[in-house]
Amino acid sequence: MASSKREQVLKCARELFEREGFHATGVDRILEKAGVAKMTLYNNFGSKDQLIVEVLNQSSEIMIGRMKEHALAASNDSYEQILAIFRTLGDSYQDPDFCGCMFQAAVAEFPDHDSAPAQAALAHHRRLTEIFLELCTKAGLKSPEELSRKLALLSSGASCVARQTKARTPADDALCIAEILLERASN
Amino acid sequence: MASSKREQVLKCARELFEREGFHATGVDRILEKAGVAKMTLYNNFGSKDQLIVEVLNQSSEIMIGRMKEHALAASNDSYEQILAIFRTLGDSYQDPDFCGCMFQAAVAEFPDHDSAPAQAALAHHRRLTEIFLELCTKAGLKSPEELSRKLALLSSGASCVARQTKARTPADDALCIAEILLERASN
DNA sequence: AGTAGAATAGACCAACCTGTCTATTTATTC
DNA sequence: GAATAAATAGACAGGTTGGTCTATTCTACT
Repeated sequence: MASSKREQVLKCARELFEREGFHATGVDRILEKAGVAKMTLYNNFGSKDQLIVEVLNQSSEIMIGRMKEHALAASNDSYEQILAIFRTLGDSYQDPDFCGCMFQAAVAEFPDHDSAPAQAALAHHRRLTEIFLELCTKAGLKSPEELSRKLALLSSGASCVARQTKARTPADDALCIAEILLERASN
Repeated sequence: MASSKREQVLKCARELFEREGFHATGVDRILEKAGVAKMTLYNNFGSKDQLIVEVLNQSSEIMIGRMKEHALAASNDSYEQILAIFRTLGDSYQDPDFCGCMFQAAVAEFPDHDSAPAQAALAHHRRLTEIFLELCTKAGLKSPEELSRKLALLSSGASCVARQTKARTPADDALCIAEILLERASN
C-alpha cells in the first residue's frame, strides 16, 4: 500500500488545484483533504512545485487517455473519430471534475516559460496536437499539420471560453467549426 | 497631478500582474516599481483585490480600444475590419506588453465564478463578442450571433495557445479560420 | 516475534503576505 | 504666507505560507 497514499495525495491535490488554483491552494489543505501527514507529502514529492508538476503530468495522461478512448469507442473511421472528440468536449465541461483549462491555469500562474509547470503545459498541448495530426493523416486529409494545429487551437480555445462563460456553447461552436474545416480538407 | 500617481500604480501593477501573475506579485513589488508609498496605493484603491479589478477593467478598455482603432484604420468595410482585427493579433503577441491572456489568467487565479476578477474577465469577453456582433451585423453576414461567438472563441483561443507556445502560428491559424467562416456567411 | 520502513501528529521556523498606523514632508490653492 | 490636502518612509501587526524536525506509532515481512 505504499503507493496508495501517494495516489491519494495526487488526486486530492489535482481536485483542489483545479477548483481553487495552484497558489491559492495551501499544502495544509491538501493534507487535510487527503487525510495524510505532512511528511508523507514531502517524502513522496519533495516540494509543492514538484507535486504540481506531477499533478499536471497525470492530468495530461488522463485527458489524453480519455480522448483516445472516446474516439475509438465512437467509430472506426478516423474522420469520425476527430468529430467524436469534439462532441465529447461539451459533456466534459459539465463533468464535475472538469479540468479542461488546468494547463492554461498553469501557464497563467507560472508565466515563466522555462518553469516546469509551463513546460508541462506545453508538452500537453503538443500531445493534443499530435493526436489530431495522427487522425488527420490517417483520414487522408489535406495539410494535416496545419489542420491539426487548428483543431488543437479550437479545443483549447473552447475550454478556455467555457471556463470563462460557464456555458456549453463554446463546445458546440468548436464542433461546428471543426466540421467545416474537416469538410474542406477532405477532397 | 493627483491622478498621475494613480495611473502610475495602475500601469506598474498591470505589467507585473501580466508578467508574474496576480498572487505571485506582492503589493510591495508594485510599490517599488511605481516608486510610490504604500498608503498611496491603499488610499487610491482600498485593497489589492480592488486594484486587480481596476487593472482588469483598464486592460479591457485598452484592448477593446485598440481593436476598434485598428479596425477603423484598416478599412471602411465591416467585413474587412473583422479580418483586420485578426491580422493584428499576431503583431500584438509580439508586443512586449502582450496582455492577451490576462483575463484567462484572472479566471485561472480566481476560479470562483462570482468573484470580482472572474466577473471582470467575463465582462471583457462579452465586450469582445459584442464588437464582432456589431461588425457582423453591419456586414450583413448570416447568423451574426453565432458567428460573432465563434470569432470571439477564435481570438481568445489564439491568445491562449500563443501564451502556451510562444509562437505566432496560432494567430495565423485563427485568421485563416476566420476567413473561412466569413466567406461562408457572406452569401 | 522481531525488525525495518512508512506513516503519523504536531511543534516549530523563517519568510512573506496584506493591511494599518503615525509622524513628517511635499504640493496646491487662496 | 497660511491652510488644506496628498504623498512620504517606515515601523508594525496578524496571519499564512512552504518546509523541517522529532519522537512515536503502525504495518509488513521473514
